[in-house]
Amino acid sequence: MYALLATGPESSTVLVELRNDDGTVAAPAQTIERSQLGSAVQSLEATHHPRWVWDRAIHWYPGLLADGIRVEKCHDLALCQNILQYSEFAAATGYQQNFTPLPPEVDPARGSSSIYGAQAGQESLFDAPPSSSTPVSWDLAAVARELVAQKTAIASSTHPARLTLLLSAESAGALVAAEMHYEGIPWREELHRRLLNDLLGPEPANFAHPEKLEALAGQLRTALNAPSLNPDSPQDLMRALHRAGIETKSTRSWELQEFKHPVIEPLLNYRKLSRLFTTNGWNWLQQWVKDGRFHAEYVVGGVVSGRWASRGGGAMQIPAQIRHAAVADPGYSLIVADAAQLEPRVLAALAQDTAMAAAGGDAAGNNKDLYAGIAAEGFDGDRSMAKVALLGAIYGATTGDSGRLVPQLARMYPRALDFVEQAARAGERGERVTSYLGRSTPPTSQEWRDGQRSTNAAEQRRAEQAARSRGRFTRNFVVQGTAAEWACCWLAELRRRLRVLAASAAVAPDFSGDGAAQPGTPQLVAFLHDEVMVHCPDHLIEEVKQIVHESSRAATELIFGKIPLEFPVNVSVVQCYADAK
DNA sequence: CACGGGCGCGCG
DNA sequence: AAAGCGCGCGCCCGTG
Repeated sequence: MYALLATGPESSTVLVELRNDDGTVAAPAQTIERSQLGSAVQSLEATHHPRWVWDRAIHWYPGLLADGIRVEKCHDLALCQNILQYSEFAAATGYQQNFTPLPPEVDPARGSSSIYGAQAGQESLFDAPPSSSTPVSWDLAAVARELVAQKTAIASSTHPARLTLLLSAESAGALVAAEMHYEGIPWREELHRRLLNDLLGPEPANFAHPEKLEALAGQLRTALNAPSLNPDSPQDLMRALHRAGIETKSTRSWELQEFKHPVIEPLLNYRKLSRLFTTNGWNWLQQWVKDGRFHAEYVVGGVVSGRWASRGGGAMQIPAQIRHAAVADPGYSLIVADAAQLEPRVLAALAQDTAMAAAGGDAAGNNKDLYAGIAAEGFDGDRSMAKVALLGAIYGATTGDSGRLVPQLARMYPRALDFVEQAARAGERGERVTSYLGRSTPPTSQEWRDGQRSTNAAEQRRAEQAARSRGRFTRNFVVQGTAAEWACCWLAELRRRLRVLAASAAVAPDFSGDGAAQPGTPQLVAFLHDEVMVHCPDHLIEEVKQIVHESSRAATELIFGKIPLEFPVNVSVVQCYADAK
């Protein structure tokens, strides 16, 4: 059963239409006042548990979540269109020549684009629910048309089952992302403030710099004999360093570390603290943490490879330094799980390299550290060497330690290395490459293709460089993209099982001090490429750990079927995110 | 003064 | 150990 949701003829109304799985109308479109949308969705969810079909989950779901309503499944037309419009699997279906592009997203949290432009998103996160500023959505006819077009494209594609799985996982991702944003990562503001105070000094007034940062800047000016030095200016800094006899080519930390000079230590210290202050300091706290939660904002499919991106708070780049402030509520724990060596394992599966798969565990399901397994086979047991070599192969390293180790790996695992090599060659020729479930690279730009046809020597050199660069991109794309698919399926399976657990009686016996029943359900609160975090009531820890492992096995089988390779996950149960792993 | 590229560095 | 993939963010600085 599908439930199509679209803006009505008047923007204060919404149309809902029920359709059977074969596309026939089950119940004619019903007009609903926006204010009544929540209860209408809830009752349909209870009676029909339909798959909600909407232009974008991000336009509808945050408002429903704010009303306390969650749905089981959806079809996000925009995310699916984004995949189908490039997928090589659907190249011969006619969809890519004929689809109607959806209007661009308007971020509901930020409201209209004019507000976004005018005040740089300040307090944007906590503005009124999106229903008040919902942008132009497709009308019901357009939603119905696009759904049919997409289903037709999938059915007539070269791999209908894979595309179906990919699009359903992507749509589930849209629900998870909205729910994670709604829930937020538990964040102890007072711990964060204490940390800032210890490292930077008291919170500065207005736009001043913290005193410890100013003190370090003073030390730098003295040590370099440069009274007007602005340490934030790379040019300024470079000149001062050269005057002091430090002949560095850049001002990157790892390069500066090589020099012996009294200015280096305070400079690196300044760098570290300056970054903390500007990126994750008091301003960040004020803007992103509310009522003990960091409301991370995720962009599903925001990366070409299908990985998620994040927006605003740097949700996917939380530095280790401030993870001390992410602490579970009393009576709860953080369950932090990450897939072990996800990309190398994905490569072994893609290339069907049984030798590499065997290095990651045996047929009996005894999983090994894949890097250690490879190291034992050919790198004298040196795990870090094996890791550098394998990542180098996936990234296309040609020089340095990594590049030197790749040939050894190629002798050991010719199938795996050949697989990424083929992807690289295809990319260099300007061809598209595709992940296992069917996400393809966008086509090359006109500019790129023109460059490849150039005749003069200097331009040809540039073109070859551009070709090699695209080769590294496509080489990595097939692995990173398939890894993102695995992670998305894992997440979708995890969500489904957590919903079942939450609905079961197991969660009932949890009462707060005042006697009111607290649902106390485990919540997915963060996702970082190959890692998830669940904020979990203590009495459900064992069940959730089990679910995390089951979901990993389910994801692997959904994508690859039965293969002699597992995707083990490491699970830590901690109070504080900084203690994970 | 707004914008965008470059840089440096955080994450995977 | 330090060059090879994908990102976001904040700052500097040149351009229009």
